[in-house]
Amino acid sequence: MSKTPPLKPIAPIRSAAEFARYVGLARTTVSRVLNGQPGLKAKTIAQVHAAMEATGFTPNAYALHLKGKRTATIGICMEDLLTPPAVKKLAALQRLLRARHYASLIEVLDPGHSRRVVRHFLSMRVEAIVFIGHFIEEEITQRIQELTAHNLPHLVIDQPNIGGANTVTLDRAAGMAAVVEHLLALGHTQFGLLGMSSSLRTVQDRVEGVRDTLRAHRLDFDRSTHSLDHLHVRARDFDYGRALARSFVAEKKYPTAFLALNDEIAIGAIHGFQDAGLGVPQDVSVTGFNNQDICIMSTPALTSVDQQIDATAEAAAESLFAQMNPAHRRRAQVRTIAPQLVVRGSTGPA
Amino acid sequence: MSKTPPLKPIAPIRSAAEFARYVGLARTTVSRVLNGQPGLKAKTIAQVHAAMEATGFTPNAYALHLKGKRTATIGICMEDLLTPPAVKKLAALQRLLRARHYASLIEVLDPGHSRRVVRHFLSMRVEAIVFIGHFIEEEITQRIQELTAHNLPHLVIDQPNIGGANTVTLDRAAGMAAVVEHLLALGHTQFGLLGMSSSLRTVQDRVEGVRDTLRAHRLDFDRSTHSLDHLHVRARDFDYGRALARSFVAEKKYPTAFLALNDEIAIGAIHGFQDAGLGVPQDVSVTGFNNQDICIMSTPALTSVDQQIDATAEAAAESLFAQMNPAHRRRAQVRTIAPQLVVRGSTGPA
DNA sequence: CTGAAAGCGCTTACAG
DNA sequence: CTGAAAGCGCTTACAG
Repeated sequence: MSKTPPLKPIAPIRSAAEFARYVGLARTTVSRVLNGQPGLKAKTIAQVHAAMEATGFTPNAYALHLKGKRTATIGICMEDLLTPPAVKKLAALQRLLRARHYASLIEVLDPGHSRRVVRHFLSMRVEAIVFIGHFIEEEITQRIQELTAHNLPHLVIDQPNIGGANTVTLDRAAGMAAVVEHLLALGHTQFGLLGMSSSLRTVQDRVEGVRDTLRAHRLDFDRSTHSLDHLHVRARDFDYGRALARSFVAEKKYPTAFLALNDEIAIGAIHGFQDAGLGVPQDVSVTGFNNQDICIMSTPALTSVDQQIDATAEAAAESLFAQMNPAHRRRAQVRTIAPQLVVRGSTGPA
Repeated sequence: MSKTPPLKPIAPIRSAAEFARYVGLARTTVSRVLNGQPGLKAKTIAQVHAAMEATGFTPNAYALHLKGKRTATIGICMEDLLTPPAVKKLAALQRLLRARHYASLIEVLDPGHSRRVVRHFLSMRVEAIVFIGHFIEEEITQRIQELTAHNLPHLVIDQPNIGGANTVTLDRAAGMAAVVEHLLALGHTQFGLLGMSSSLRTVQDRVEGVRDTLRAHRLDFDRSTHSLDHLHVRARDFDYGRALARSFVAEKKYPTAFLALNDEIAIGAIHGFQDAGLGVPQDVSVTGFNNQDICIMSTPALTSVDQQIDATAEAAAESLFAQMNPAHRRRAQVRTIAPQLVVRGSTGPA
């Protein structure tokens, strides 16, 4: 029906043989052009490139890699894609990998399915596997053992103490130490802990940071800290923080400083205290963790601990590149990132 | 040196031939077990599975797909991984794809490099390509033409009016119409527009929504709306909103209601007005767009427009599955998602 | 169940 | 520059 002949072939060219026939050259010659090999006439090269433009022919990566070309693919296993700091790490790392021409195969791991995810990565012959987030410790430990047995580079970001694993982790204890030092300097001696009663290692590390800092100042952890976490169910963090704050205010006596597990809980707590008529930081100080964008959006702005995500991603990329360099294979490396306290309006004198 | 022999072979098994030798069966038999074909003894099947567990052997996906097995991979091209609503759409879509056993190959597109990204997807023989975010219109239009020529399913999420493209887009005009209706009902007649002077289509659509709604109420757009966008450079949205609010307050007369491009600008504006001693919503009302989690964190909480991300992802997945079903191939489909106004404390009577 | 063979789409010597 | 050949790791008839 159409009277204008299509400029491009209707059926796309699917193989190098077909493509070579289209260009009018030998398969071998086309292949040499595609791979930038020397000793070819400029005219031949131009001819092939023009034909690629015209037809949109793309060599089949599956055939290429079967022939031995590297896949240049990194498998990245995420706990989820809904936790902003984790996604930021993913974004930063992916940028660095992309700059080195690595593609990223990203999968979200449903708990208990690490085996399936890793098998998929292995079948795709990825050159390394990265885990970002918190996973079941046993599960991940076993996966790492398998990867080590396969001699496949790996990296665990944000989950400390996986035996035998290469890890990059924020020094959460140091982050909490900075928070406590800051509050002690402001004259606070009684601390409310918001959402810190989890048995997760990343939470326990932080509690230890609090404990050690208090001890260094000759303060007893049990007498100086208070938690009402058991009174509420943690559903949405903001609501949890708000409810915890209200419960503290309902007590006869409550601490003057509150350390939250994360920024969302902290901002919820600020709202909870303000609802009850308390001033932040006049009556109580509140601190968060992660230093997300939301910290500047609350009133007052939230004092928080920055995760140094760029530094984390750079350490991660460096570890991966080192592991993928065959000359550099060594034993498991544990890298620690130093967090940074960012003081804002939510903390003040006791 | 080591006295305990390793339980697993030190060199991982890399090919089915090697694996078959290890199990002590013919390659053909192993292949049939792996592909769940009938007519095999239970003992043989168990033997092969045990050996897979023991060795961690994974068939090479590149060989499988060369033999004709589907790649079951979808290419997803993101504008970036730093815009929360875009990442939420990615997360929701990826969940739906994963439920259907599709893997996602995610790439971030640096402006001007769409050709490279699409070529990579094509070489990986993805079964469909999805674009999420805002891209250069000409560039994306051309890519879509190429994909259509290749008969490859595609979908553009969030970028309307790409000729010939299958799209799923939020009805941004309807979102703004709902905002304006809400404010008109509260008695507002003068509106400040915050960050809406962009020439991007997604912004223009929204301005049109405002214009049409005002017209329906016999109000003139130019006399009823005001913008000071030109006074400031848009760097960080929160700061931009705050600066815009301050500039409005500095004028002799300013509107009673402010419509922001997004939640960050809106919350910045709330801070700006409060800095100047104005009450929100007593003196001025402020609205956002996107209904992000931050909306409940500001004081007052922010009235905003919800993007209905789950509905968007479902429409997207449905479109992709329909396109990938060979029986259902049709002409380009444009799907529209209806947004929903969420009223909170930042808007009140004029 | 086995074993030899063909073939998926490529690349890479090799002889012309 | 060409053309025939081997081979990457698989699957799938096919004859035993």
